[in-house]
Amino acid sequence: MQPSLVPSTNPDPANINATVRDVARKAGVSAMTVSRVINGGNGVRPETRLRVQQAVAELDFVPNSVARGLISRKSGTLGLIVTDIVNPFFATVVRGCETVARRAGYRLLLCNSEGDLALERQYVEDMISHRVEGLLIAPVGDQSKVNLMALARRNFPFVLIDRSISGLECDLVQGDSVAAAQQLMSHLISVGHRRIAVIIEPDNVSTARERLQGIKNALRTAGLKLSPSLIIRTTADRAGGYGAMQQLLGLDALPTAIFAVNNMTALGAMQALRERALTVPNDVALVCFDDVEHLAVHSPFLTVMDQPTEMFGTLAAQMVLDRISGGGARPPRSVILPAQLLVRESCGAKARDRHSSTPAKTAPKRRGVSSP
Amino acid sequence: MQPSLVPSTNPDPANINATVRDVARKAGVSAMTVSRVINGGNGVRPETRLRVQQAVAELDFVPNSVARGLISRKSGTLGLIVTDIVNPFFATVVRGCETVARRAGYRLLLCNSEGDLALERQYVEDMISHRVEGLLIAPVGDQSKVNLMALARRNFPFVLIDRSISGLECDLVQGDSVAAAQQLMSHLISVGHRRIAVIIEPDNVSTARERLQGIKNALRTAGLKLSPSLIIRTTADRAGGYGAMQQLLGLDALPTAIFAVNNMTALGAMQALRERALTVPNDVALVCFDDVEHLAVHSPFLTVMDQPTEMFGTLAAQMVLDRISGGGARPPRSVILPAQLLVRESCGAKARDRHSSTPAKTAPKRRGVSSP
DNA sequence: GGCATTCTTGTTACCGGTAACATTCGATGT
DNA sequence: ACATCGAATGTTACCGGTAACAAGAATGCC
Repeated sequence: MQPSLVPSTNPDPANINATVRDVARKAGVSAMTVSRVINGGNGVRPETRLRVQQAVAELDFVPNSVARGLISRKSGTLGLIVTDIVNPFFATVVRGCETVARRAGYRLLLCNSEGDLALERQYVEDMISHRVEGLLIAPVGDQSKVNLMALARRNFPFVLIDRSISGLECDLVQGDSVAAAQQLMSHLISVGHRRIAVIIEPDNVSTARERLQGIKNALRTAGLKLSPSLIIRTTADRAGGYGAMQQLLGLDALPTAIFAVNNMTALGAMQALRERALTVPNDVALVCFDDVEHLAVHSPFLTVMDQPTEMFGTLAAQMVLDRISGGGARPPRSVILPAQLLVRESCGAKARDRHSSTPAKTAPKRRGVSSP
Repeated sequence: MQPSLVPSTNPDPANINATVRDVARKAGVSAMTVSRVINGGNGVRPETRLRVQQAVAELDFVPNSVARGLISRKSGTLGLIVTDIVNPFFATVVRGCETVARRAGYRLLLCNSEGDLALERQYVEDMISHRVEGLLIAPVGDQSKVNLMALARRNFPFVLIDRSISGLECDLVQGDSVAAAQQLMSHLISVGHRRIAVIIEPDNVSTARERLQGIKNALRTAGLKLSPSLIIRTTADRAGGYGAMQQLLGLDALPTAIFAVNNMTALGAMQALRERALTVPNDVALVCFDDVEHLAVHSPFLTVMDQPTEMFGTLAAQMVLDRISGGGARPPRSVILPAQLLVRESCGAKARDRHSSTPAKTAPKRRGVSSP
């Protein structure tokens, strides 16, 4: 590269971001006046303002919001940690958070913890270090408590999404897992199933605990009991569902129905069944939590408990914004969202599908919101 | 609240983040020494280091990386703008970006432009203002050019994902749309289709232009021509596919096959067909770009051109990191990724499904990478 | 005209780190 | 005994904005 003959502190002006002082020099005013202009220009003579604006335009000046944040002690950023962005459930939660955050003038820092505790911890620390103003977390499980204690200790605004954490009182948006699981299980029983297997996470995940509770409630009501050999503990992803189903296929007698803890485990289970050339619901019934919207369109097939997924995100974001502006002293709030039973074909009942016929992106489903 | 009797600058110590100076005071050293300790502690007497570390622990001190960034002029952040995070294609891209960014020590700022140009512009400006070090963008279309000129002008490191922009030379990761569309269309022709409709975006979207080119190539090779009435222009989402299909259903004669520009339009089209009680592929064949992984497990059904989605994200992130470290002077690079034809049932051909039978999350598919 | 008032603009200091340089102190060499 | 050196630590200034206050100019009022 040809070095320029005149000494210059700035060999490539377009590459370097101009500062208020650069603009000030060009406009022949002080940095403070520039600051005033870019913040509305109150108390600046119109003529001066014009000169500054011209300098801003010429230098392509964009104020550094990081520097602003240092003074105001506001980063204008929220952190969001999910366990799997590719899971449509979380992708939808993310969209909900993003929408609300943006509307409130906040950016969203996204982390994908992949269900890894160490990664989660690292992300939490990084978020603190980056001074996000609030944190939205779909935690890995009860073990996440140690990761979050740092937040609780410093009174840091954060909201849990989907899963609560045993022994940690904090803001929370979750589904009504007990009631929903009970309803879904009751449905299986009502269409005649008696030998029902459950694919579910270990008990250190709150949704697993609660759904299992709901399942047991339904069984007890029907005078049935859950055989321990029919509870398969696994991770709530496709591989987990696949492995669990293989385990079930090794049993002497196949259960007549499978209750999968979420959409991904159901897909994994289905995959295992397909490989054995078994079909749902002819050979075995299959139900789960969480609708996979795209899948439902393709072929309204899986009977599911559909949760108001996007609302998990929007409400959580609103709660954390509330907490940020309202000071951290108020008691924790938790929002419990109801789920909706969508009876389709996979349960072996006659399909009474009532899916909406409009393809609207955000087809509103009528639901209530309870806030105890 | 009870005001404390002793004057204090800090009524709730746990709530306020400690600074190096707070730590310094507590440890009886200077701020600089604290800085040295938290950066490895070279040149600090072990005894002093211990005192500082103790003060750090007692105050729960976490260094402010925003302040650090102000000095180093490095925010440690990449921006990512996608048009729809809920689309599994983009969700997967996001995961790819996130993984690479994190490994390189970068955070990811996520924006969901929803295909809205004005929103996109706002996001780009916000990213500049926030001083992200690089930007990854799946642009809305050619009209995004005005939004991105600000970046190009300042030599800002950015990479386009999936779509190029007419008249803008820059780093780019995209699929080989021409060849892929040609192959997919040829397949439809080879299984006997002659009257084939195309659901596609307007020509201001590069992938639409290129795929249409591929489609025409295939038709020309077969001695066929595309009737203008069979090209439906629409947005590349489910609503678009739904509307387009309804339009096609209004034609005197239904085409024998539909070529949908992506997974979401295909789903919308399928939905419209279902409502008329038409089935795929019996009444009409349907193929598209982009596999919906979850859907493929459920029922390997749609014949698709499967793109190496996650690689779009990982490569783009690597390119932007490269650009950041390598200085902005080098010429633009573009990476063109090949797609893979997955013949399943929706095209009306006999299914020769070769989908992997392992449920591994990241089942590696063998592919090549070309970089012209 | 003299002084209060308002309007416009500038100065200084600071947000929370850290680079660059300065200082202190003990050890070493001759 | 004194210069030299190195290790440990401190001081100052700065990153890019802006709050708080100061200062100068223009206007109003009696």
